[in-house]
Amino acid sequence: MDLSPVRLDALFQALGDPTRRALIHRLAAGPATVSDLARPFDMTLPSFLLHIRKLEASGLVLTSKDGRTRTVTLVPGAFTPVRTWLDDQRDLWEARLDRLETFVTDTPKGPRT
Amino acid sequence: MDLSPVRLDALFQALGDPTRRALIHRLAAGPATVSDLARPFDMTLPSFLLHIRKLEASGLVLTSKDGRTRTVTLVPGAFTPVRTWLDDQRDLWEARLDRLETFVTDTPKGPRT
DNA sequence: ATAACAGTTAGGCAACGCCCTAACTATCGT
DNA sequence: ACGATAGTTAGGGCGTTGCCTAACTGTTAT
Repeated sequence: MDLSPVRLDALFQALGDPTRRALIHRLAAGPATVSDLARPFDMTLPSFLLHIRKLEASGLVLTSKDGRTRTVTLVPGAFTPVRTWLDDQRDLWEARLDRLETFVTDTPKGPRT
Repeated sequence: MDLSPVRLDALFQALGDPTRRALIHRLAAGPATVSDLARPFDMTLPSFLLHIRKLEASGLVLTSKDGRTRTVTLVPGAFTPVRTWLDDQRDLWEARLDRLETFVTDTPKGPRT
């Protein structure tokens, strides 16, 4: 799993936009063409395209063109780096809580060694 | 749990920067002052401050000033909205896979009802 | 062959992001 | 009181983001 800062930057930034999150949400139901995806959004196609491009650049989505239509597909495990990072932070936090707990428990009266 | 787009935007965008992620990582070990936090980074204080402000605005972090020092504290469950959104997407995806599976399994020969 | 269609490129614009320097305020230590 | 310290404000540079319109390419349907 790629946890390089660059990759995480791209992922988090790609997900930091409501249009793109809605797109991801939609794509969970299955692949679709650019125009079909664009229909619900109040936006011109060129603008919309940029969102697709950004999702593609982040690796969340794959696109392929056959004939004159481009089909966009969600990449299944694409946000596991995000999940992994989040889990790491939580683990760190909980490790700290454990340490605090140990401190409190093992120190009946006088702290400071 | 607040899952409003605005909140998620702020969270994802706050996490879409390596400096800020490093900051979160550091803060998991416990609260610290602005200068202490800034020390490892090759950046002027005013620039650094903006990162703190952005984290604060996203709700990931709380700050309080006593005397002339400002202390920054990680907000424990602050990225659960992010987790929740991620989980929702995964659930959606798996629901779809289940549907596909059912289709394949329940359709020995002739598809199309 | 020609019109409609799906997507793309080019160019422009306002807002924002991330960095800087310089100068300032408010506290703390002596 | 005075200098050092911690943080803040003001202002600017420069690239990026997110939107637009207009014009274009390539593909399909009649």
